[in-house]
Amino acid sequence: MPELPEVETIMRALKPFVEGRKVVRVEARVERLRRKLELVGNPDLIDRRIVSFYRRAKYMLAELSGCRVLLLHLGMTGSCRIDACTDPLRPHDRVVFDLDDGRSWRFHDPRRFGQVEVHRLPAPGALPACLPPLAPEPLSDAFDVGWLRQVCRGRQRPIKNLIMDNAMVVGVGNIYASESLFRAGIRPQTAAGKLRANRVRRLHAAIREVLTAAIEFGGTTIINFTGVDGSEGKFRRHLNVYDREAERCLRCRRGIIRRLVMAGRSTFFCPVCQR
DNA sequence: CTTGCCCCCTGCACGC
DNA sequence: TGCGTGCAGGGGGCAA
Repeated sequence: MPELPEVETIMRALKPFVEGRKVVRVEARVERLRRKLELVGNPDLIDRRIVSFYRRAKYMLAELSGCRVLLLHLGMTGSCRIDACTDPLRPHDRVVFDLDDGRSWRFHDPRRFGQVEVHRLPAPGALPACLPPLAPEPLSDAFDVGWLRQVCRGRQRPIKNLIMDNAMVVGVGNIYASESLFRAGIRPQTAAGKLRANRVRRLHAAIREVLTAAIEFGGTTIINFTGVDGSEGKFRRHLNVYDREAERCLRCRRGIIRRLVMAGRSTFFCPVCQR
């Protein structure tokens, strides 16, 4: 569900509501999401000021006073909403954070693949040590063509699987992987190490362009992604190949979009203009 | 080290 | 209407 643009959209919408606030009460409505929830009565969370709220890869991080951090991952079906503490909960609201201004931040996640955890930080402004190895942010200067060339070099795996690997490229999930490769004119099955420098350059540009455009439109709505106020992302109609199996290619007007399964995930491409 | 496979969980669309 | 099947935006653990 949420790839980088969706997480960025949700993070930006939440930020003004949570920065500077304290969580005065937390309620876990299920025992576990992807992992066991250890939030209720946790002194690392309650009554600490949220000093900053930001995104890293597909994680949202609320840094708390005293070198603590609240880490959230939306998994496949996670979303957040700001209500009043007195508003009724909805089905699948899994975690409730009541804030010190009477608002209530609710983590909603039907499939429970999400993550909500509190950790200590080695230093103010640092990232928690529990995060897996993560590539540079794809919209930062650190994610340059040289990085992408280096992670492709010598690797046999299909380029689509590689750009969905968070140690190689972060933020690109199943939708934007297909979209980026379409934009770059590259077949998803191509071995990463076989891409010539020029095609790596095109892919690098395509990833940034696709993610940037999707952020501008507030993310993609496929099934149940909604922003913090319940509105829907507007990027879906801008998708060129994802979920368009058997349709005519919008670019070349000759190919018929094909679907195949790679690493267990649906993959879409135009057999004419992706080589 | 690298890579693919399977699983975690719930809801929905589809075909019979 | 009711049921079975397959599929869904992520990622971690494990085995080859």
